[in-house]
Amino acid sequence: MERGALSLAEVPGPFDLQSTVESGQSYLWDRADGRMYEESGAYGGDAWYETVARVDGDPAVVRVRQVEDRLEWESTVDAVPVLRERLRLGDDLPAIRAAVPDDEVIEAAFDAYWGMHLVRDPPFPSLVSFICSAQMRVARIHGMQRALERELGTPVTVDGRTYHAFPTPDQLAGATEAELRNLGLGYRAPYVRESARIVADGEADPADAAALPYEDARGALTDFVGVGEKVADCVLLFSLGFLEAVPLDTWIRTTIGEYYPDCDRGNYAETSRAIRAAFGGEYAGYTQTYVFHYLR
DNA sequence: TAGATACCTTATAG
DNA sequence: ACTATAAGGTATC
Repeated sequence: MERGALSLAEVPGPFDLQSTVESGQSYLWDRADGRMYEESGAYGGDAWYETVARVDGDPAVVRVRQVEDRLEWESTVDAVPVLRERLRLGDDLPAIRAAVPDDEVIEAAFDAYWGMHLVRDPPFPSLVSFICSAQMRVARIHGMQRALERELGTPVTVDGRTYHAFPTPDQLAGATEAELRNLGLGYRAPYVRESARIVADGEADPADAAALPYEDARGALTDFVGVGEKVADCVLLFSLGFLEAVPLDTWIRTTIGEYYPDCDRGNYAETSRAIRAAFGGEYAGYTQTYVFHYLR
């Protein structure tokens, strides 16, 4: 594999790989030491994280770890553009923080994980990941994606080790509901299969939502099966670059009830608008992600 | 349109 | 050991 190092001096603000990759935004990275999401003694300061990205349609192994002020990488391709995109290395955290409100909860959340970036996952894997996220814990969502890759994804062998790309829409649509249930997806199995079929047959593509205004984009994504407003917001925020999207999950709803009761408007669309305003408008999704990770 | 209920599976609490 | 509960919700009625 090629090797290289990317200096974090080129990033406008701080960057922390572990909180970026282990904060429940992306389920496409794996930790080489097997200690993903561990509570104690799991400091990932120099742990390797791995994924199989698609570069021009071809699977490419990418490994990365943070050592002091640089990202060391090993890859079958030049990993720099992949890392820049997927880890949103161009985001200016100090500027974003300066642009959002600074109440007590938000301040504490930013302080706790300062350096965490939003991610930009590829749309289809992001869609599948968050369909799987319904009524699931973070570690199990991650495990489901690893199982999907292992059983259905294209294998890539490098240096005697075999990695697996995330399954394509065709590969997922080709699996039976029973197979997907056997991978632990439960009632999400037919949702994943049918949404994959819609993409495989060219009826719709989650990437196309990126061209729409925010609320229209959210509505478009809910046309996929197993995708309601919350899952749609996750894909918009963690894949399609809508930084204003605030997924209203159980944690954020609890936070709203406790700290922002005025924002509870009884329905998703209106509560979403209110909390988006309270969390900083165009960067509200950044605030949400810090608060989610802080309170989780 | 708003509200109630079923839904897979598993880790964790009691 | 064994049961109850809840987990980044959605579809359906």
